Amino acid sequence: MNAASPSRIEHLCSERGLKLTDQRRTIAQVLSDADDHPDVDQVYRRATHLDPRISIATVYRTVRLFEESGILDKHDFGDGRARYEEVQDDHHDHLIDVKTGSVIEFFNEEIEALKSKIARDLGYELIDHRLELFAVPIESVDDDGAD
Amino acid sequence: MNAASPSRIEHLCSERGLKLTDQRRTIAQVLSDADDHPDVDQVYRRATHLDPRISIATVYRTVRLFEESGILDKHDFGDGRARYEEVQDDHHDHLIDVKTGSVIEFFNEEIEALKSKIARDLGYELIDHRLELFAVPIESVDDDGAD
DNA sequence: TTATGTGCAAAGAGTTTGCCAGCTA
DNA sequence: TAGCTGGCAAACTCTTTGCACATAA
Repeated sequence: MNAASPSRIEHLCSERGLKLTDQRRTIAQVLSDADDHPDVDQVYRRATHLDPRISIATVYRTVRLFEESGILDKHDFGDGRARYEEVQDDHHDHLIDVKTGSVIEFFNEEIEALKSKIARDLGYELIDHRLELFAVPIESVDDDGAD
Repeated sequence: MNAASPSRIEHLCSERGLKLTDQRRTIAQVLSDADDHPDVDQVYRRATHLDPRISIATVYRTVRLFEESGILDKHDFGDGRARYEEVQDDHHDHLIDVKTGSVIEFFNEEIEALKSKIARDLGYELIDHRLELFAVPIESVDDDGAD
């Protein structure tokens, strides 16, 4: 996990010559601290909690900027809004717990290899991919669905 | 009434007791004829081409109805709008040609098995999943990008 | 006939943007 | 200081919905 202090994202910003405003610093902090995949509204709420001087428009502009700068990854888990997470060294896919909405990251070498192979077999060079598993905890399968 | 070519979808509608209006018949026709994954606007344009008496609202309502009736599958290929295709017997995933936007369907048994296994290993029961490969034709990789 | 479907336009959700003041480098 | 940045609200895209009228069964 990240220690406090100048967030890793904040560091990347200056490296890339991005002007570091208070708003960006705060948003960077929020995203560095997040260990989930917050959507814009969640980022906005966490950020304004730290500093009310931030508008939703700035959050949109900033996450887009960060994404274009290769600082953030943007995900679409099918709920109609974008989710963000810090770019990580290791690639991983996502399993979405449809009961709770929580997201579990996983990595599977076999499946990674298969993705490339499938694309190649079809005459394509893989550029990007997306694998999402929607699932429920095994215990709750027997559950009577008293949800 | 175009009893000439009663589309498979049209047949499913009556089976399920859905009222068969001209609009629904036309939309069913469009979707049965489609061998791609049209979005709502494409369905709308193809449908109005056959019968101008159709509004976009009806297309939205109808594809939703069809989807809820298990007649259509709804996809999200990451471009911010829903795409539809007739439900098929065989499950398949999608490879999206990012150069042309065309979509290729494929099936890979190994990857299907792995999906379930991964979920199970994480303590989950797989309900649904989504695998999309974004790729470019191999020839165009060497291409100097004279696009 | 009667429940249901449709068109139209307005409403919604998520996201982007024009404009001008404010702040960073 | 010069130019990028942020706030606000309007605009945009995709989708849904309220209402009055039309229609399938």
